[in-house]
Amino acid sequence: MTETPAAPSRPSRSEQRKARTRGALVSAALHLLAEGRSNVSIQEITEVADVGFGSFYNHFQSKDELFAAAVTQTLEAHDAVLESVTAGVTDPARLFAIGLRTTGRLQRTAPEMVRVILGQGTSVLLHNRGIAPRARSDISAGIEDGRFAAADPELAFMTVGGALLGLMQMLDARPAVDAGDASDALAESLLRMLGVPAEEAAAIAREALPEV
Amino acid sequence: MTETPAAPSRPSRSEQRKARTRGALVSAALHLLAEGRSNVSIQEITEVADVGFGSFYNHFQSKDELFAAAVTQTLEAHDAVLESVTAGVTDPARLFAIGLRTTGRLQRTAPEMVRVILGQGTSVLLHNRGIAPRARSDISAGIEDGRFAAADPELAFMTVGGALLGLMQMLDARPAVDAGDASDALAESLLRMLGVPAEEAAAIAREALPEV
DNA sequence: ATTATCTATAGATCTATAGATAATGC
DNA sequence: ATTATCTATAGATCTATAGATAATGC
Repeated sequence: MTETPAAPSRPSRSEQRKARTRGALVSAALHLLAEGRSNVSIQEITEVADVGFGSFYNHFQSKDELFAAAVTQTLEAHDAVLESVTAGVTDPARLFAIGLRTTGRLQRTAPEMVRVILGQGTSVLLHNRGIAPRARSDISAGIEDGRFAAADPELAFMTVGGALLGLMQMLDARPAVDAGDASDALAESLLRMLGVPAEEAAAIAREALPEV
Repeated sequence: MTETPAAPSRPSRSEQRKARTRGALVSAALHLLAEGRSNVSIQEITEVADVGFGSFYNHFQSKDELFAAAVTQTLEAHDAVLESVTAGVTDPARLFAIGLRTTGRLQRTAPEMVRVILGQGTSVLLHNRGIAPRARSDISAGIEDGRFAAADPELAFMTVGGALLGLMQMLDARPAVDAGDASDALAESLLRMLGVPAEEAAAIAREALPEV
């Protein structure tokens, strides 16, 4: 058997250049999406990206394809944050609380990222990347082992996810609100709604959070 | 003082014709919005509306203006439904439960209307028409008179509103789910989250609903 | 020599308006 | 006579590509 050569340990200069151009396009798309400007021309995108117009077609076949890539990248970045911040945690209630409290705080530390998510509306809850699959499995696990009392895991997940989006929308609209306090308060309320005893919910929602 | 003539009891034929054309444009915009096709050309809109291209500019200056009118009309229609269905009710917990349970069921009776709302994402919660101001004032009133225990009315409203949007998104994605059961279950959960005693929440979430 | 980016442009599409046509008011 | 709609089109904008330029690989 002829082995295909192992992937080079370092990408070639050429590959780096290509990745840089692609990254500039995705980054421009993110800026524009965060401003709610999804009706923009390809020409404007390449101008914002500071990249030649024709380069667009080296990487994407259409605007929709670029925007979809930008959204997916955002959701994957969010997923990576949640993964790092819940590393080693096994209690479903804590997994849920940490994820929600961290995500709420993201509105202050990474507002552009949150605006991209908010721009997608509740349909992000159906996406197979980011917030959705993680929260869904945490809640399902909590129900299965009796930690949560909800009857329908999917209903619990979609409504709790919607509540989180509502929190982020509020924080985005109200810069003066303390994002930590609001996120912790919501975590406590939702834990109780999911059947965690009141005192325990209050305690879990105030535990120290890992750094992002 | 010269009185301006009273508004005619019946709109003239000419006014009716104008309203019909405008209505056809708004209706076309609603169909397209419900399909998520907001990037459509004015030409396609007038074709769907079955109206001459130039007529568009008799009523709207731009696509954005038409789409904004379509969204506002949808939110006002929703508001009218809620108003009729809560007529005579004064208890904030019941106002809230009836509004939420009716809105959830709307996904089955008026799916296009719900898709227009879902397409706006959580930003509908900031709109000054429809779902938002009514739910906000119901929740605030419930907190003020001690029926609800939430600390921050705005946080309670935005997260409960987000949960409702999550419910509608789930119902839209899952045609087999019983919309009544899911809506009632969510109403009960959220009433408990807002501080209504468990047994009372369960009872209120199962009371007979007025016809829409 | 190869690969990616950039510039320039043809052709398609879209917007906004002008002028013609049809309906309504009186 | 007035008002709204419809048709036709000029001009602007946008997309997709071809060919030139620049960077990288060997």
